[in-house]
Amino acid sequence: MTEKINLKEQGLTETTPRLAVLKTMEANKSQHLSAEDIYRYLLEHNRSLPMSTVYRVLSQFEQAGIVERHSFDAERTKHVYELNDHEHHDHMICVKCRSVHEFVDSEIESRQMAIAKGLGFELTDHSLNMYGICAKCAEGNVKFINT
Amino acid sequence: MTEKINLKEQGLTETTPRLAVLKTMEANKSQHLSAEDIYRYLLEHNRSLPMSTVYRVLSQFEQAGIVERHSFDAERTKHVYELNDHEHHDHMICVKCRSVHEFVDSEIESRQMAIAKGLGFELTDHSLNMYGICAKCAEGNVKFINT
DNA sequence: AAAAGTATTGCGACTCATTCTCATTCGCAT
DNA sequence: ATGCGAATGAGAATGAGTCGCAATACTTTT
Repeated sequence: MTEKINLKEQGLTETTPRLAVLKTMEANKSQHLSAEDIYRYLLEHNRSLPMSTVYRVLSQFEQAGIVERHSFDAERTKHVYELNDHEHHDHMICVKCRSVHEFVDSEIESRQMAIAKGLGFELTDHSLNMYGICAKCAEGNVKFINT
Repeated sequence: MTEKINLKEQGLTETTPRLAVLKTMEANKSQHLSAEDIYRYLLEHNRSLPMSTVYRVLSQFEQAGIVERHSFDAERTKHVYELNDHEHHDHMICVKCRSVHEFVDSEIESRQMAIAKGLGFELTDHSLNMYGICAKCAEGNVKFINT
């Protein structure tokens, strides 16, 4: 479904670092990668890039609309990136295994519009992150843990 | 409505720094303050505390459930704190003037539950931040601006 | 295909919010 | 008052992310 991304079409010349990052993201399409994840992946695949270049490429990609940046982890201050499929979605994050599930709900979307209008806002964007424990983690663990 | 907060009841001894931070938050109840806001407020009110203490007290307060920490600013990595009123609410943030409006919507809340259940998650928490342009900012400015 | 001009990279230095360390000080029970 | 664990102040340390700039790599011109 998702078409191959062509850097040139996005106004970016095809350079080695950019292709390397793009390939990394495509090879891990289902995941949300941090700059460091990408850095390490490239290191392990003999395409090592300096962190600064990883960051630079990622922000170029973000501006070009190739990737989206999120910040799920409430505690930490780390960003993760995913290929932009141009279909808005929200995220449900497992607080144990950090896995991320995406979803869309038109009812929530439309309530948001209504609420924004009611507050006199012109809605430009939103982020809805839900945190919880996924089925897999729930079953594999003790029922009650006091944090 | 909101009862006076008593540090002792929260298991915290009443020390000068803790009282200073608490008073600052109470004096700015309607706002979401960053550690620096608090630091500066105290400086201006002759109750100056080192930043490290401000941070320390804030995280003690957070653990004790006295304040809640949020991170609205998608770009930056700055946290803001508000007194915890123990009533969950979401936030609508003006991307121009950074003002924050709070709201609750039971319909959204219940959809969230349903979605989490559908994904096999046990929902523990969520954050919904909507971004937009508030009425005040919209009228005071040129209609179209290309970012 | 060499020159000239422009875009991109690598690398280290830097920023900035936040956390940590640890010697000193405080608050409270004896 | 005394003792002792808890809390603080001051500054160093951390860690994600950004910046500056000289060295490279592309492009385009000729």
